[in-house]
Amino acid sequence: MENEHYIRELINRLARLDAASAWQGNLNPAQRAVLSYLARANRFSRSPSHVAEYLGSTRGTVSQTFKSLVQKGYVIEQRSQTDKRAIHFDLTDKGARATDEPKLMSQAISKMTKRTTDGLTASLETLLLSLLAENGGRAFGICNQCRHFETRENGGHCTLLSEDLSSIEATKICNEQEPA
Amino acid sequence: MENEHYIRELINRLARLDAASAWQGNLNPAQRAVLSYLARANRFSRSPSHVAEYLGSTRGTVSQTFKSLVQKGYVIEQRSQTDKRAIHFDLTDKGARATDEPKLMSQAISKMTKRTTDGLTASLETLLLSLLAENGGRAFGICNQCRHFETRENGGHCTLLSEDLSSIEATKICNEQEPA
DNA sequence: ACTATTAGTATCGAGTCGAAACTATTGCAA
DNA sequence: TTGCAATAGTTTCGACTCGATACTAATAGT
Repeated sequence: MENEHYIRELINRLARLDAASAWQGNLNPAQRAVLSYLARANRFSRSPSHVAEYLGSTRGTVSQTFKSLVQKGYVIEQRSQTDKRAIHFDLTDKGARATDEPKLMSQAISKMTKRTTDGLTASLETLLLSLLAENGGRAFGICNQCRHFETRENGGHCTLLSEDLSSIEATKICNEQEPA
Repeated sequence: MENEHYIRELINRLARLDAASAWQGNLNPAQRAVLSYLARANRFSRSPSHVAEYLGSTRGTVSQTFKSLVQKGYVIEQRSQTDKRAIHFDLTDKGARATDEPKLMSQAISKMTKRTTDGLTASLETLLLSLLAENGGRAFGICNQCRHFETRENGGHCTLLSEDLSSIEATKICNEQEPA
């Protein structure tokens, strides 16, 4: 069927038009994508490797991107005590502010009916999962929708990492997430 | 509503994962996007300007991309007789072959139900139109769905450009298209 | 105690990208 | 018809992406 290619074209064109409008200020689309991931990821998932896997990129490329984000003050390095190889990056205030800048596409989406956006969300999620299954990628889903998540009084607990989680943290992306 | 950002994220992530798998062979994602547009556009719409507008890019950038596509033999230059400024590019056989190379995302899409893909197509189209309206972009729709199109015996006719169209050509993208 | 694996970085070359300057046409108006 | 503005395309610049590859340092497994 010809339709597969058409959907693919639509997605790529939409992303391209969005990227064109994402050049504002000091940032390019790739840098913005990293910032936006960082804002949504929990503290176990903010390393170069995780970003690279999430974005379908490589550690080398992402390492470069972090270098310029650090230089420009959007992000700060955080070395791990336990594993001296590991690093993760946190958003600075400037970085956090940059993640909610004007987005033409978000406006366009908000003009659609709830019915349409709900359907769109569901079918895009289906597609994403199917694509990830195809190339062995991980879902990077939300922490509290994970099979290793247990609800606690004020937040939750991860049975995989044996770590307590604040209620905010439980709503973020985790690289270890496996759908419940 | 938070959902707008989520849909935007999904589209960008999907496009990013697709781009990562589009590096195969001699081509990068941007070059592939140009090739793929060329394959779907009619003879009035294959110039650097049109490609740039379609992809949300600039003439300068697209000009660079065409330079390397020509060098690598995917595309040939075609100067216009009537307007000596104008150029358009045609796919070579090699270029045409490159447009239907294995695409992970197309496979993933073909695994979805017809019901889902139909809904997805419709909502992505709605979104695209809404986005284009927002930033004054043109639709680049299909020739025979245009208000300037008239059906003829073997093909059609464009009342805007006063040009006859083969039936194949009438199914292609036109930069002048205005929905009927 | 080795050795394999893992995390991250540096470097290379091709190419993207917006911005801006530039060339060659064509269109329009006085 | 001349004279300038608009249009089509190219070139150059600098920052950066990107995959590939080679590298360093730390940790894990045997």
